[in-house]
Amino acid sequence: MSDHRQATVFDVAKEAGVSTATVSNVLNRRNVPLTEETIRKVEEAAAKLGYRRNVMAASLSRRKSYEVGLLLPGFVGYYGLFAQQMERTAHKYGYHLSVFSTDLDSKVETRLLEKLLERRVDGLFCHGLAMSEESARKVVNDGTPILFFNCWNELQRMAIGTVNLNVYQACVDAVVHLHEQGCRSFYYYGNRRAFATNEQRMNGFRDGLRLIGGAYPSDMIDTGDIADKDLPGWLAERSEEEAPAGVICFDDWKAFVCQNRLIECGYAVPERFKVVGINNEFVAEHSYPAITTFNIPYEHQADISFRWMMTHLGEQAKLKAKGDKAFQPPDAGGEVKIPLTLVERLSSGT
Amino acid sequence: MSDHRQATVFDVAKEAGVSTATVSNVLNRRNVPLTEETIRKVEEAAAKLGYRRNVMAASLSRRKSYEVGLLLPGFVGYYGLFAQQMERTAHKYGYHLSVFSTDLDSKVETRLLEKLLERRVDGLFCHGLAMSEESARKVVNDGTPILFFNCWNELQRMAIGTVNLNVYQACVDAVVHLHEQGCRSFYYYGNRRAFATNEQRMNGFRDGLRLIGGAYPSDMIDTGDIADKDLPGWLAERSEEEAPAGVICFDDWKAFVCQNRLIECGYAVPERFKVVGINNEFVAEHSYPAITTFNIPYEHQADISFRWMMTHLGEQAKLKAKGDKAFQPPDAGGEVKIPLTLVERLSSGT
DNA sequence: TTGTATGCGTTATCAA
DNA sequence: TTGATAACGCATACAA
Repeated sequence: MSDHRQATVFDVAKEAGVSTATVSNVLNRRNVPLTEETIRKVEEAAAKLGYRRNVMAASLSRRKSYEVGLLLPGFVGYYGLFAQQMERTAHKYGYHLSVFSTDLDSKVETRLLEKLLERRVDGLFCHGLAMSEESARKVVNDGTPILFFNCWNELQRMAIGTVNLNVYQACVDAVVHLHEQGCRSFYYYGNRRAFATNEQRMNGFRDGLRLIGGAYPSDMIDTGDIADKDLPGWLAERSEEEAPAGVICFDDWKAFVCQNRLIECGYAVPERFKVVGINNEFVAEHSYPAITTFNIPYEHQADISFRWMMTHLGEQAKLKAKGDKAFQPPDAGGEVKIPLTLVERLSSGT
Repeated sequence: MSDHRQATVFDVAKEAGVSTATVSNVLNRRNVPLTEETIRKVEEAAAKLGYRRNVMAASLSRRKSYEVGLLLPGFVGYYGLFAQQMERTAHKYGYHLSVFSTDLDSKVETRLLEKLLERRVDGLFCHGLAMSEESARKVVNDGTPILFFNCWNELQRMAIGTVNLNVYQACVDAVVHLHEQGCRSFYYYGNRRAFATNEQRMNGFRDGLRLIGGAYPSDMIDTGDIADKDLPGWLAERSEEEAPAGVICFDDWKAFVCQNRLIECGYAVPERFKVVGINNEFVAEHSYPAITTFNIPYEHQADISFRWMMTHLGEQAKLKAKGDKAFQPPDAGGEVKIPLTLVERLSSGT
C-alpha cells in the first residue's frame, strides 16, 4: 500500500522503544545476551512495520557481501543444472549467488568479471572453460578467492582449489563396460573445442584400452573433422562386422546425435554399434534406445565446492551448523575428483 | 598483489589532487561540465590505483540497486535459455540480474522472494508458474514493479504488464499445418501440471480444429492420465489408419518422448503419425526424424520485457540510447503476445 | 543487558 | 568548474 519508503532499523527502534543497536542485535540473533522482552518488542515492531533489511547497507557495513559469483560458459545442459544446484547450495550456506554466462566470448568474460568484482563478491566459482589466464590473474590480484571446477590446466595453480568431475575415470570405465558387453573395436567421438575436458576423456579412453589389453581396432574422431552425417559411414568403414563396435561420446548430446545418425543410416543400436554418453540428461533416458551414460552427482559437487570456499572464507561456523560430514579440503591448489557412476541402458545392451 | 584494501574514491581523489565529488562526476560521466585536464587526471589515478567502484555503496547512496530479479520455476530447457538471454539483455541496459529458481515449491518461492526484496531489486520479472497470488501481493505492497511472462491468470492484474508467448496461436497453426500435411485425426498431448500454459495450448488446439472445419476424430490426452509407454496403444486404438494422425505435444520434450515411444512400438513417424512440438530445442533438430516445432524468439521476448520495465522505471534515456525501435508499452496490466514461428521438419513431413 | 557513536564507500546538494 | 559535506541504512566497538 505504502508507496512510502521502506522501514529502517531506525524506525523499528523507535517503534520498539529501543536503540538501533538492539534492533540489529535481535534481528541478527547474535551471541550477545538479550532479554526475552526486548526480543519480543523488537520482533513485533519489525513485523508491524514490515521491516526488511537492506542487504546493500548491511554488506557495506560489515564489509562482506555474502555474495559469490559463478562464471559459466553457458546455461544449457550440465551448466544450467549445475547453476541451479549451486544456487540452492549457496542459499543453504547463507550466500547469494550471481550467475553469469560468458558465452565463451572473452570480451564478455572480461566485462562480466569486472561486474563481479565491482559487486565485491566474497568468492568466485568458475568453469575451466569460462576464464582466461589474464582474467584469473586479475581476480587473484584483487584478493578474491577463486575456485575452479572442471578445470585441467595451469589455471588450477591460481585457485584455492579445483573440483573436477572425474571424466577420465568415466571413460576408462566406459571402455571396460563396452568390452564386457562384447565390443571388439572402440571409438571416441570427441569435441576438441572443449579443450581440457575433451583431453581428459581421450586419456581415459586410451588408458581404458590399455586396461582391457588386446590389440583391438580403435580410433578417435572429432566433431570438428567429421560432420555428423558422415559419421556412420566413417565408423562402418573401419569397424569389423563380426562383433559390435563401441562408441564413447563426449556427452549425451553427442551420443544422441551419433546414435540417431547411425539408426538413420540403418545401423542397429545396440546390435551393430553400442553407444555411451556422459551426463545422464533427460535425452539419454528418453531416447530410443535409451542411452547408456554416466550420472553426475550435482549436489555433491556443489556441496564440496561450497564447503571448500566456506572454509577458505573462515566460515567454519556455518559448516558446523550444517554439519553433515566433516570436510577436509586438500591443500591450497589441490584437486577433488568427483566420481561419475555408470548408468546402463539399452544403447550398450546385448 | 596487494592483499590490501581496495582503493576508494577517496584514494583516487587524493592521488589525482581533486575532491571525491569530482572523482564521482568523472567516473560516472554525468552531465556536469568538466575540464579535459581533470578528467585525464582522475582517470589516470583510477587506473593507477586499480580503482573499482563498490556497487553496494553506490546503490545505497543513490537509493537504487540497478538490479532486477528473475523468478523461474526451474533452469532446464526454455527457462534456462530465457534466463541466459535475460541476463544479456539486463547488461545491455546496465542492470544486474539475479536469477532464482523456485523449483515449484511455494516455501522456496517465499524465501527467495524475501531475498529479492531484501536486495531492493528495482523490478521483478516472474514466470506465471513461479509465483503465488500471496507473493505477488507482497511484492506489489512493497512497491516493487513486477512484470510477468507466460502468465494467464488473475496475477496479470497485479503486474505492470505481461509478456506472453503466443502458444495459443502456435497450436492453432499446428492443427492447420497437420491438416495440410494430410492428417485426418488430431490429438493434443498435454501436461496439466503446467496449468495455464497448458490451457492456452488446449484452447488453440480446439480453435484450430474449428478452423479447419470437418468433423475429424480428435482428443486431448494428459501425461498425468496416460503413461508414456501406454501412449502409442492409446493413439493407435482410436485413430483411423487410412490417413495419418497428428499429435500436437506440450513441448519438444513431450514430442520427443511421444515420437520415440511410437517408433519403439513400430508405428512409423511421419507416415502413420505426425508429431509437432514447441520450443525448437536442440533435441527437436537432432532427433530422427527431426521434430517439427515452433521457434521462440528469446531475444525479442527479453527485449520487450526489459523495455517495458525500463519505461516503468523511468529509464527512457537508456532506451533512447539503445534506441533500436520505439517501444510503446500497452496500458498498465496489459499484455504483449510474442508470436512463435513454425519450423517444419520431418516428423510432420509427407 | 542496552545505548552512543562511528565507519562503510558512494552519490548528490549546494555553496564557492 | 570544483569542493565540502550530508545523506544512504546498517553493524559494531565501546561505554554505560
